[in-house]
Amino acid sequence: MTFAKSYEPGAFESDIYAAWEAAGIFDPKITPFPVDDNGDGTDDREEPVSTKMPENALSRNIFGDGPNTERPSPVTTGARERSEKDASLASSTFSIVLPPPNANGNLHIGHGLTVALEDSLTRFYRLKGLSSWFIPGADHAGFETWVVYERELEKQGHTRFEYSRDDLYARVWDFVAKQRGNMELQLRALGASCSWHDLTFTLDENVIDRVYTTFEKMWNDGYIYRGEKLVNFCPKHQTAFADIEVEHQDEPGTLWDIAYELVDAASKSVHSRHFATDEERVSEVPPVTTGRDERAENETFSMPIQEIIVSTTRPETLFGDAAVAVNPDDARYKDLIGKRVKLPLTDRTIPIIADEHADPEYGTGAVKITPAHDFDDFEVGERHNLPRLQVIAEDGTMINVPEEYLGLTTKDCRKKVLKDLKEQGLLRGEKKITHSVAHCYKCGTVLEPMLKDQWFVDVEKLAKTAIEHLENNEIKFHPENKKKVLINYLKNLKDWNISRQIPWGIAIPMFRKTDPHATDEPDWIFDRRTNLKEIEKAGVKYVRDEDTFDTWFSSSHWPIVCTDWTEENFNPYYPLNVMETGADILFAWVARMIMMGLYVTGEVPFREVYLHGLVLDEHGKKMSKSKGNVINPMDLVTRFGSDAFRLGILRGRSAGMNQAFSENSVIAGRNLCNKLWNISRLVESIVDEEPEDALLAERSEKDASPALYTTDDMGEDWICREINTCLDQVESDMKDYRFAEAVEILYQTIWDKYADWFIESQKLYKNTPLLKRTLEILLIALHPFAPFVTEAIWQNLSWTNGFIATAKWPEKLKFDPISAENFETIRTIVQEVRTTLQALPGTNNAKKYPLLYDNDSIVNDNQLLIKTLTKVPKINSLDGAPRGLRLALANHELYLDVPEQVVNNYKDTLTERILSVGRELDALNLRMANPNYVNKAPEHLVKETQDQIKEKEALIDRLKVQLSLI
RNA sequence: GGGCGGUUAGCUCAGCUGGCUAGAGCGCGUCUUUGACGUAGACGAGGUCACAGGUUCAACUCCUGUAUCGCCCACCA
Repeated sequence: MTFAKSYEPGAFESDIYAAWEAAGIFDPKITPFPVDDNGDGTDDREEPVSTKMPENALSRNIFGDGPNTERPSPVTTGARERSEKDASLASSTFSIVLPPPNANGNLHIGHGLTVALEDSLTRFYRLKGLSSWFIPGADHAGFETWVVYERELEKQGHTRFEYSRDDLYARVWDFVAKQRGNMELQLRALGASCSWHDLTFTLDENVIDRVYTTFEKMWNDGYIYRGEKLVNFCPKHQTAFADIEVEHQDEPGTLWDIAYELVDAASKSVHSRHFATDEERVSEVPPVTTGRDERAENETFSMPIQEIIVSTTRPETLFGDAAVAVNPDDARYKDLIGKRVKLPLTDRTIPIIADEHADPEYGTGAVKITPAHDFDDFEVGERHNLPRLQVIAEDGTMINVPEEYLGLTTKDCRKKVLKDLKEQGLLRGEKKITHSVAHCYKCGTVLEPMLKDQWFVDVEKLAKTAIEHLENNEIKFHPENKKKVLINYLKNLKDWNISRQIPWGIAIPMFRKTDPHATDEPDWIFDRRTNLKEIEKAGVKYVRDEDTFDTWFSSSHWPIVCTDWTEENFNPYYPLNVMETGADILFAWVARMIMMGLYVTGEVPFREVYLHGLVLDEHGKKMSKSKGNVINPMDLVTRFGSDAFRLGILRGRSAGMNQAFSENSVIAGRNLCNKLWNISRLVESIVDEEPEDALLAERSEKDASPALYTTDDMGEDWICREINTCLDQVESDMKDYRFAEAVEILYQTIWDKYADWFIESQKLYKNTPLLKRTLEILLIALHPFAPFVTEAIWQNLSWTNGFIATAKWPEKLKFDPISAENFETIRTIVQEVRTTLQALPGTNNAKKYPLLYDNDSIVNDNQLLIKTLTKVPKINSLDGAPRGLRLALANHELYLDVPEQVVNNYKDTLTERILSVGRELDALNLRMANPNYVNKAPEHLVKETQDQIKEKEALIDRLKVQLSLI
C-alpha cells in the first residue's frame, strides 16, 4: 500500500468508519449480562431470551427494522449479589452514554464537543484494554419535536384538535421516522465509536417499561400525588412546563394603582388617622397613595378616605382576587387588617389580610391577592385559606367574569378594565417599571400561571437521599464546584410537575374513575395499558389520563435503561464510569438521574460527572441563529476533517467553562494531522528502502538484548524518554479529564520533539525498528483524539496489523538516561548555533562559517549530527588560540569561525547579551543575599540557585573575554 | 438579593496542590526549494499576569477588598 502524497481526510474517513463498524470493534467485549459462565466473554445477544409482547401499542420501536431488536434480555438468576468476580468484571469495563440528541434534528456544535470528549474517553479506555461501551441514543425530544410537528400541521391547514391523542402520536412517530437518521450519520462522521445496535430511543419499549415500573413504585410509595397547583402554562402550545423550562426576561411594564373601596369603613380616613395619632412622625410618614401630584394628595386629607390602594401589573386578574394583603408591620394599614373591601367592577367583597409577602417599600404597600393566577399569591392563598378563582382559561381568554368581560383575551380585558376603572375614578396612578416576565422557551409567548390538576412527584425524600450520597463523595465532579451547586439546588427543590399536555411523549399510566357512585374504589388507578382509552377493573370503568410525562422523567432513567440494568442481575456497566454532558442541564438532567438512579437501583448512576460549558463564537459570544454566528460542526468536518475538528474543539477547553471557539484551532488540528501524515510517509519510505533484518543483525552484534529495537545514538534514547513522559502525561490527564492538556502534550511531542529533532536526526542515523515502534506509539496515543488519521496511517503502514482502534496501549520504552540527557545538551548547542547565526549580519550564514570546538567530548563524538542539524559546513577541533565568535554557552568551548569584521559587527549584540545575563545574575545574587531564603527555602532550591550563579558567572566571564578580543 | 466563573501576548486560551527566564495555537517580522510536510522548516518580536492591600524567604498561583465582564438561582404586586 502506498501513501497518498497529501493528507486528504475526505478521501478516507467514511471508509474507515464503515470498516470499524463492520468489524464490530465498537461492541463491548464483555456482554452486559455475563451470567452464562462461558468465561470467554462471548456475546449472548444472538439468542435473545423471550421478549414481552408489546402491551403498549404506542410503543412501537422506531428502529424496529434494525438490529436493536436483538438487544440482550436479562436472564433471571435470582437475587443480585456482588461477588469478587463481579467486582473484577466491573473494573474491566468502561461505560458511558451519549446524551441522546434529538432524533429528527441535526447536530450542533455542542454535540460536536460532546462527541469529541466522550469518544476520546471511550477510545482511550478501549486501548487501555477495558471492555468499553459507548451507548448511543436518540431523543424523542417531546416538546421540541412537538413544536416542529405542530408547525407542520399548521402549514397544512390543520390543528391538533382535529385528531385524537393516539392519532397524533402515530403521526409524529411517522414524521420522526422519516426525518431521523441525519444525526446518526453525523455522529459517525465525528468518529463516535458507539455500539450502534444498542442505540436506545427514548420511546423504546424497554424505556417505557422501566418508566412505568418506577412510576408504579412511586405511586405505591406515595411519592406521586395529583394536585391542583399553579403551573407555567403556554397558551399557544397548550401545555404546562416545569419551573426549569421557563425563561425569564426583564421587560418594561406598568404598575397601576387601583383603589379598592372599604365596605365597612374605618372610623377615620386612612390619612387623617396618621396625622391624628402620629403627629410627631408626620414628616416621615409616606403617603398611602403614590405617583401623584402632591397637592392633590393633600386635598384628600380633608376628606375621609374609605379605600385602600393596591399596586398591580395585571389589572385584568382583579376578578380573581381573593384578598388584599398588607404587611403586618406596616403601621399605615394596621387598623385595616380584617376589614373588607369591595372588588372594583364587581359586587364581590374580599378581606384585607396581613401577610409578609406584602412589601411596605414597594408600590403602595398593599397588594391584591389572586391565588389562581400568580405564584406568590397562590402561596399567600394557601397560608390564609383563600379561594382560588380561575378567571383566565387555558386559551388565554377570560372566564368567570362579569358578562362584558367574558371571552376577552387578557390583553383586551386589561384595556377594558383600565378604561372602566378610570371612568369610575378608581385608577389612581401608573408607573413604568421593569420586571421579569416568564416566557415559553420555544415560542416566546408570555406564560400564564394556570391552575391545573397535574401529577407531581414529591421530591423531598429523593432529594434528601441524593444529597446524602453526594455528600458522601460517591460522585466526583469536574469541575469540582458543581457538586456544591447541585447540592444547593437539591436543598431548595420544589415538587416536580411531571404532567405535560402534549401527545408526543410517554403516556402517563393513570386512569380516572368515571362512576362517582363507586365510592369504595379509588379515584385514580395505575395501569400499564395506556393504549386503551378506557379500561374496566372489578366492574368499574376508568378513563385514561390524556397527559404525557415530562421528558426529564423518562430521561432520568437513562443510565438504567441504556445499560439494561435489572433488579436480578449484576451488571458490570452500571453505574456508568462517567456522565458527560452540558453544564446547562446539571439541574434538569444530572440531578434527576442521580435521584432516579438511587431510587430505582439504590446506587448512584455514575461515578463521575464531567460537565462541559458552552461553545461560544470566536469573540466569546453565545451562538444564536438571530446573531448569525452559529458554527456548524459538520461544515468544519467537511472542510478540515473530523480529526481536525476534534483536536480543535478540545484545545484550550476546560471543564465547565464557556469558551470561545474558532476555525483557527481547527486549522491547527488539521496541520497536526498533516504533519503526522508526512512523518509517517517519511518513516515508511525509510522502512521500505532499508531491509530490517540486516539492520537488526548489525545492531544485535553490538547488543545482545533481544529487544525489538535498540537505542544507541543519543537522539534515540532521548526520544524514548520524551515519549515515555508523554504517555505518562496523557494517562494522568485522561484520568483527570484534562483533555486539552493531553492533546497539548501529544502535539508537542509529535511535532516539536519527534518531527523536529528525532526524525531530523534519523535522517543521519537510521534505527528502523525504533522508528517503527515510536511511530506506532505516537499513533496509538493520538488515536483517541484523532481516530481517523491515525487509523488511515496505520492501515497504510507496511508492517502494522489489525485496527489501531483496538491496538494495545503502549508499554514504556527502555532508554539510557545519560545518553538522553546528552542529547538535550546537543539540542542546546544546536539552538545556540542557530540563534547566533541568525543574529549575524547577512543571510545564509549557516553555510558560511565552520564551527570550532575545544576539548568538548560531546561535540567531538557527535560532529556529524551537529553538522546536520545546524547546517554548518564543517566542524573542526580548535588548533591553536581561540578565534572567531565564542558561543554563549556555559561549559562549552565553541566558536563560530567568522572573520574579524563580522565579529566586530556582532559587538553590540554581545554587549547586550552580557548585560542581560548580568541582570539574571543580579536577581540570583539578591536571592542568595537574603538569609531567610537560604534558611527557609528547601535545600535543593538553594543549591539550584547556587549552581545557576556559578553558571552565569562563568558565562559572563567568557563573554567578556570574547568582547575584549574584539 | 444569593451563588458561580472570568480578567495572563494583537486574538483565543493553558499555567493543577505557591519556587524556572510566565507558555501554546493563530496572527506578526526576518530568513530557508534541506530524503516527508510551504497545511513546512529555522530564528525572532510581543506580557507591570485587572487593581489595591495582606500572608510568605518566595505570589500569576493563597487570603481580603475594589473594579469590570459573563452565567445560574430567587424576587420583582
